[in-house]
Amino acid sequence: MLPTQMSEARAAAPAAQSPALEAGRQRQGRLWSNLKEVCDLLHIPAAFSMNADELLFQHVQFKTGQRVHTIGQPFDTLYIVNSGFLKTVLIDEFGNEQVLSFPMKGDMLGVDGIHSRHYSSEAVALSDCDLILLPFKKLTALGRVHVELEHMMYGVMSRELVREQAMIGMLGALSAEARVARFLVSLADRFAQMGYSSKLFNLRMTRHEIGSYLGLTLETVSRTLSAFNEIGLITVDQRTIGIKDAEALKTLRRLPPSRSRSKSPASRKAAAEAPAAAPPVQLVAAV
Amino acid sequence: MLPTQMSEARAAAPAAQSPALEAGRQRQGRLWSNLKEVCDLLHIPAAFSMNADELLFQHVQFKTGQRVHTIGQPFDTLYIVNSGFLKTVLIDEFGNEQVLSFPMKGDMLGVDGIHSRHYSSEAVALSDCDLILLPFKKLTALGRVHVELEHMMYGVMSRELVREQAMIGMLGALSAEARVARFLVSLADRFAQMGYSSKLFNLRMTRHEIGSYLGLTLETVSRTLSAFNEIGLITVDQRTIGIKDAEALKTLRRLPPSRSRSKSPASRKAAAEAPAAAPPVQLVAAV
DNA sequence: CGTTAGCTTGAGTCAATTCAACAGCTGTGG
DNA sequence: CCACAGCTGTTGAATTGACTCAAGCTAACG
Repeated sequence: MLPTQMSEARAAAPAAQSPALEAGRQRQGRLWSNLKEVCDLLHIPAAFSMNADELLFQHVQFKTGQRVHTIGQPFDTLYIVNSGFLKTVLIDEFGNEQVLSFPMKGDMLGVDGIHSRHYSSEAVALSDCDLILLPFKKLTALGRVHVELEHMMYGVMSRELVREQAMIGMLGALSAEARVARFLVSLADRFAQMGYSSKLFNLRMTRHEIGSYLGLTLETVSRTLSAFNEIGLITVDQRTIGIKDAEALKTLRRLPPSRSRSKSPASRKAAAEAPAAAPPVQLVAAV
Repeated sequence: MLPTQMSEARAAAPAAQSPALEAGRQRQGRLWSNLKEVCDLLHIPAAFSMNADELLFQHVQFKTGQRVHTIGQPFDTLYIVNSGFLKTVLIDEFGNEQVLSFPMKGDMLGVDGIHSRHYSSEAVALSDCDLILLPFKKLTALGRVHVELEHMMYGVMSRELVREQAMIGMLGALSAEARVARFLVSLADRFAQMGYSSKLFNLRMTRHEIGSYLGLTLETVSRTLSAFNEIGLITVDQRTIGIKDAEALKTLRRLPPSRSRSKSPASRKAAAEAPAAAPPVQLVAAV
């Protein structure tokens, strides 16, 4: 169904490639993480005055294509991605998937299930994954004892909300090119954050999934990537993307969206193109 | 700047019309609500074993056009809408507004500020409003004592997240007509939930704001409403909307989105139109 | 009573989609 | 081992939904 993990072995393919997980230890033949490791993963500054290894959280592994949770399934646990790549999707009345996010290391899954006590989305592994289980009841109970944990929860949920707001803003206001450009930039940022190269990486998802995520068709995504390639903003070879001009990608926009304050009609065409002030094709030592 | 409150006096105009607030009492010349009332507003079943009036939350009033909070402003309090209508917006680098939501009675504001400790959106009153202040620190402290309160917080944040996910799905997958149709239906539902007529109501926002919210131009919104009016799905008179065929609005969709599983190419055109199985214009006793 | 903001409607345009053909790669099975 | 089936990705051509531009109308306000 999904591509094999062959691509994992390719150059510059980050994550999920090594069975040596950064966080986690063996116990009873399984991997467990303590609170400190969980907080580190979430980028939450945790000033813990507690015995770290007192409470441990279990890991679970999922293979490519496996579902972590499905829509309507009773909610009882949150997940944190320790390694690997996933997608979360909504499924409409015709069975069409709408991709909501591409969770990776440090992201939390399952928050949408808290309210109705049932997951409202589906999470699918795009590569082999290692997730940390956070039983929700246990978590809230702990939150009452460890204030930092509670703050972590609020912080993560709020962060997720802000992320989705930005997504709504993007879908509502940006052109196809701008969406694809920002998608690439945000992916690059994520990779950088995880310690991988932000200049050369492999996409974990199909054009179809990217299109669904960005509210575009796969053809438009493909064409846009090709166009960026021709302009020299990126290099494309199947799922291997090289970022050549991150600045241009970041600032790429729609032609001034309608009733903008800019009175000059002449500035339009100019603003539509990438502000390639510097020579377009500037090779960057990748990997 | 914004329309006057004249429209409030019109027929079937809900909320903000009466100074008699359902929740709240006078104390020191101001309105306050207890925890029970707050929970009721949020539709959170609160089985409280506590002295209700022990902890009170202060109300604040905002006039039409006033800002509740602005982008970048330090975060310290959440708000619950007790009455009135608002919009929350993102503002891009050119000053263009992107509407994110239209909060009304029972909705919570400010959650996006928790993560970065600064509000990431701006909330503007579209009518005179009465909001309940929830100082965040106080709230989390209380949450540790009253478990229900903590659950309320998680529940509300999760609910908000699910709502935004649905929004993303809508923006990513639906046609202009379908978006407008669902917008009307969701408004009607909200009004019904608040005890107002779901068959006849006044929009609180301009076409421009609706367009921004739905990722469309104001012209498209206007045209679509006119079209629905002609088909007999609704009646339109400026901001007064009458819902005539809620079912048709609910099921109105885009022509099967591309690679859908449906093999039959013949079914396309049919599905594009509203499934008006029943005679199209079916008058409903309104108000 | 003129001004302004909001709404409607028309005409033309264009960005993104739909439809279609083809190429590359993988896994399968004869 | 090679042919074949399926998925993925690319590219072209034609179509169209939504946008832009523009004009005019209404209601509210100073």
